[in-house]
Amino acid sequence: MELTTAEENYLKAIYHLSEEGKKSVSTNDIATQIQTKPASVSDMLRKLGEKEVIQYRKYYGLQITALGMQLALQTIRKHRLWEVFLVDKLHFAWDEVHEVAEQLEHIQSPLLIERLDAYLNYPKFDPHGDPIPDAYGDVRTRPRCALNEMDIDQIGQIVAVKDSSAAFLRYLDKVGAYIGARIKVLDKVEFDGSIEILVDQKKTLFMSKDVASNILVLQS
Amino acid sequence: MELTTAEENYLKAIYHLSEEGKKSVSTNDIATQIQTKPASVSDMLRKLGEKEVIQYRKYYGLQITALGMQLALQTIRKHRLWEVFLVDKLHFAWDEVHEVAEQLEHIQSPLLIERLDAYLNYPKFDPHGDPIPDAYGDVRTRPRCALNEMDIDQIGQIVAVKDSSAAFLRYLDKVGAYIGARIKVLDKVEFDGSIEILVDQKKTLFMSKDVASNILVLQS
DNA sequence: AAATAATATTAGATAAATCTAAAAAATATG
DNA sequence: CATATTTTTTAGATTTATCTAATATTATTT
Repeated sequence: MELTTAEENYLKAIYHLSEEGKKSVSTNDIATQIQTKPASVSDMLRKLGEKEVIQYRKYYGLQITALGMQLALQTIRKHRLWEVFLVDKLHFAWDEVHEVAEQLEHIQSPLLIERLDAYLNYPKFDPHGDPIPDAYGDVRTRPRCALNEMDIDQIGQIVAVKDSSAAFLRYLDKVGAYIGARIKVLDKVEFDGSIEILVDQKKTLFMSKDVASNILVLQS
Repeated sequence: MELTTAEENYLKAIYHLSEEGKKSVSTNDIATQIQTKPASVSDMLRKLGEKEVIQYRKYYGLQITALGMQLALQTIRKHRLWEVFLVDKLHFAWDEVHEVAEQLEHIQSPLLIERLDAYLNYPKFDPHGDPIPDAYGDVRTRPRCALNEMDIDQIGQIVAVKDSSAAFLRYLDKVGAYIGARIKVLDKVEFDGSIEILVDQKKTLFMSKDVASNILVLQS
């Protein structure tokens, strides 16, 4: 089964929106995510339904199929492996990789991905801390919670970000937070939910609840 | 100026066919090279003419413009840099790289190519010995001649192949010829033009004129 | 040079992916 | 519950790249 680049992008968007725990994925949501019009989405949903990567009944809703899931995970795998390559080998900043990886993920060559995976030493997480599915689509997730949900004096390690917009990533870079940083909660302000943390046992950081809720931590 | 993937492929084909020293590039030649129909080529030539990357008068012929040349060289640069990456870093065999590089060359990101170039240590030649244009489109060629044109007892180094079909590259691999191999002409058979050479001062090789004419040598 | 062959172009169709505007269905509101 | 609003889909157009079949142009050959 072969998908076009556009189909792959739609399927990936559907997968991501499905994962967000929403009851069902709406045409409008997809349109927003992919930056297109609802009319185009309707059309594509019909096509994806025919290709049996989603189950689709018009006006009703959609559900991704096992086949669709597998294909989406392969695309995500490629995207994240390329992100690792760009950051680890070509020294891209983690907020510069998305657009390029968005293109690279559509390169068709199983051998290339196999070799790339080996070359990068079979990474399990991308630079944003998101898990990289293996060749069979299996994902190794880490149990994690939002930074603002941690208690005072708790210790952990930043493992991912929810919002990976360039602006947010640049902000994190600027204040010295990064994936892998060891942190400790020093104080929490009840009033506005803001938080004070210690990074790598040396740097103190204040952040709003808004920022903290977008940082995911592996507790220890 | 932005070119689509298809336009880039046509332009690259035109560039390559122009370089082959032919008086002019025919619609049929392009169709053969790109594996498409002459009707499609005519259509595309009109478009490329409008974009001023070629000068085109129908039924008459075409000529690549300075702008077209520059764009073609950038695509070739990307293609060859990716080939170096695939062979040097991902350990692809030199006959496995073409198809993948054909896809990778269309990734749009000047930063990516700049970084890739640095990562590969600014290579001047690709795995087939073809020169890699620099960021300005300048090409550093090596003076070279076909192996069958060398005289007995002459010494040199294999620097490129004319025919880079998978079949030919596999054959070369099999007999132990490779880009960079030092060779010496031991004997030439006048009757059929076949040739006997010494590879790396240890291995004797017989090859037909057909094969030898597809191997390019830097004389020394 | 006239007939034939080869080459190149146009005309008209098709497929993919998109759009706007209009219609249909589902949901929300008074 | 009837109406208004939102959401979704369809209809019809557009762009890109391709094809086949037909036509036009150029080249070759008696």
